[in-house]
Amino acid sequence: MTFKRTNPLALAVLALLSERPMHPYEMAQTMRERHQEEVIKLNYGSLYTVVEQLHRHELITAGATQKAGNRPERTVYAVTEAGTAELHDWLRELIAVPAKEYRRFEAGISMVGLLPPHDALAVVEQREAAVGEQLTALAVLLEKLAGMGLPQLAWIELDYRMAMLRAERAWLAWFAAATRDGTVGGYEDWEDKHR
Amino acid sequence: MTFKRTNPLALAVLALLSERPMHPYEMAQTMRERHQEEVIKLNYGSLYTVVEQLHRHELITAGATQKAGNRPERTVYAVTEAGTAELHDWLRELIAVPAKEYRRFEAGISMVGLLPPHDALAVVEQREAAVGEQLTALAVLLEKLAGMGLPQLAWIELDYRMAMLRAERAWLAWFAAATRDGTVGGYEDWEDKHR
DNA sequence: TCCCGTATATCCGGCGCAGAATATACTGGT
DNA sequence: ACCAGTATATTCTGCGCCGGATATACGGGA
Repeated sequence: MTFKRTNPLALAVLALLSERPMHPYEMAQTMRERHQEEVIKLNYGSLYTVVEQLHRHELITAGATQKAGNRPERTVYAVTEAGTAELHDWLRELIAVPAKEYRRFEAGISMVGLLPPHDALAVVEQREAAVGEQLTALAVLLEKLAGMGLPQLAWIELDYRMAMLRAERAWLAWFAAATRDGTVGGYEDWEDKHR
Repeated sequence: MTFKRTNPLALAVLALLSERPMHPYEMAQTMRERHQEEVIKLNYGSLYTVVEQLHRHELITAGATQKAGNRPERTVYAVTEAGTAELHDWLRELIAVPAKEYRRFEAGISMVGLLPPHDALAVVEQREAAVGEQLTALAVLLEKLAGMGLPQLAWIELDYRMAMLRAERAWLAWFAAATRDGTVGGYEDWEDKHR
């Protein structure tokens, strides 16, 4: 069986190991330091499973377990050639091919007609505010990173996220306005149904 | 234990049953007809598990199993009052609170520096094209739905998705341009590393 | 020196989900 | 009348993931 590209955590592992050999716990530390867990869900349980998977498929090799100091034993892994190839190919796929992702907000908004217009407006406005806060937080972070002399390429995903959040906020603002003054298509029926 | 709002399929079930009682297979049919599976992942295995869960939590009740014609037995479910309350509350939460979602593209683009600039540009352009196609497909669909006399509120989630796709395309175009003429911050190091 | 909280490092049990397989009944063509 | 293919309905089983449990070492205060 060929390796299944399900958990992106495996991608992170390959990327980290292509810098230098590490043991799982160290990977987790490094991911935390670099704020990678912003983008890829980190979870110790999953980490060890994923490492084992990669090992089974010989995308990484396990070095001897060492005991440094007197801490628990730890296994140091290194990436293989096949592993690097997998990393690059997976990356290309992730970027080139838009994957179908089921976003929770889409599910919610698709049923917004089930809520009375007044309630709907309230929750949409709440989200608008929340998204606004995320945007200012992101702006602060970007400021800081740029100030530290990090190149744009190092935080390009935040740039992307910022663009998406801006678009979402704009859409929410439009929808809120259209709900407030009843110009959203189908408003009459909506009002009538909830009376 | 209180009901866990994990699988959005449960949301769809509650919404469908708040129209009229149904058996699981019928729910699936209806979801298909209404193109709800565009927004909420439908899968027979999950459907039956989710229905059972809702039943355990008494958010829906099971009617007697009937045999229509001579087809397999089927159990018809109906929503309870607690179920309707759950539906509305869940909906409000989904809309009001932006959930942390780990998008695959963000994971990919965050590591784009691992690919040589030339490859990176190629895959970004591929995605740009793909997103463009999704946009035209969506535009056609919206045209059709509006032509059928359906109110905007009935396909509001597509409107949202369209806005997001436009923003993504714009960002991709920017990034592709910045990569082509080397104006993305950190381009020199990027070039140097891959030689 | 004793104790407690935190850091290091891994393992494990349970559960939800997905992709089947299963079983029967219609429908249309020859 | 027969067969293949599709529609109707549900069940089953494995596997990945997650949260919490486990075990040990280190550091600092009283």
